[in-house]
Amino acid sequence: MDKKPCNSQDPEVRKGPWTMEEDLILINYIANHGEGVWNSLAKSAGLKRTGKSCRLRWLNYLRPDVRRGNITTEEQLLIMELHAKWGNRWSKIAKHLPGRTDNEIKNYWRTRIQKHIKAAETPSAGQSLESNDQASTSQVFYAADHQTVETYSPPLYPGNMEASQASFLAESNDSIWSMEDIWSLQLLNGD
DNA sequence: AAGGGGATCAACCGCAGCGAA
DNA sequence: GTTCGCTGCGGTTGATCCCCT
Repeated sequence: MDKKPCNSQDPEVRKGPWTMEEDLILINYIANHGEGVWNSLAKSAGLKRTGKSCRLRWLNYLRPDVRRGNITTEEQLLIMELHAKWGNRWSKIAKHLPGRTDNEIKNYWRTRIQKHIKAAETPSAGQSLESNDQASTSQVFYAADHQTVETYSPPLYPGNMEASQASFLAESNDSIWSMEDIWSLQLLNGD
C-alpha cells in the first residue's frame, strides 16, 4: 500500500468525534447519491473526513437500519455460537445479526463476554476453558450478565419514526441529540 | 460532594484483498 | 504482470460515563 511517511498532518482532515452537522451532511449526501466510493463521497459532500471515516460513521451509526440498544438474549447466544464457530470474524458474525454492526459485536464481546470468560478461567473459578467450546463458558457468565440483556430497544427506522422516537427518547439521555433527532431533521428537510 | 477506577463505546490505525488501469 | 487506489476487516486507543469509596 501507500507507505507514505508520516506527513499525514493534513490540516484538511478532521479527526475525532463527529458533529451533528457532519452527520447531517453525510446522511443528506447518501440519501441523494447513495453510498459507496467513500473517498470521493467525502470530498463531494464537503466533509473534511477521510473516506474511511465516513464509511465507518455511516455503517456503525448513521445507517437507518442500525439497531441500537442492548443485545438480546437470543443475540448473545447467537454471537457466542458463531464466535465458537468462526472466531473473531466479526463482520461475518454481524451478517447473522440484522441491524448489528461488527464494531458493536466486537465491543460487546470484548467488554462483556471476554471478561466473564477470563473470570471463569481463573483457578478459583475452576478448570481452564481456553480451548473448550465457548458454549460452556456461556453458562458461566450468562447469569452474571443477565441484566444486560433484559432491555431492548426496537429498531429505529425513519419509516416508523414516531413510535421509535417515543419509546427510545423516553429512556435515552435527552441532553444529547440522538439518531432520531437527526433523522427527523433529515425528514423535515424533505430530501 | 469529590475523587478514583472500572466499564463502555465511538473512532482511528494498519494491514490484506481485490479490481481497474 | 505490475502498480495503484479503494474497501473491508480486526485490533487498539481515547474519551466519556457510571458506580463505589
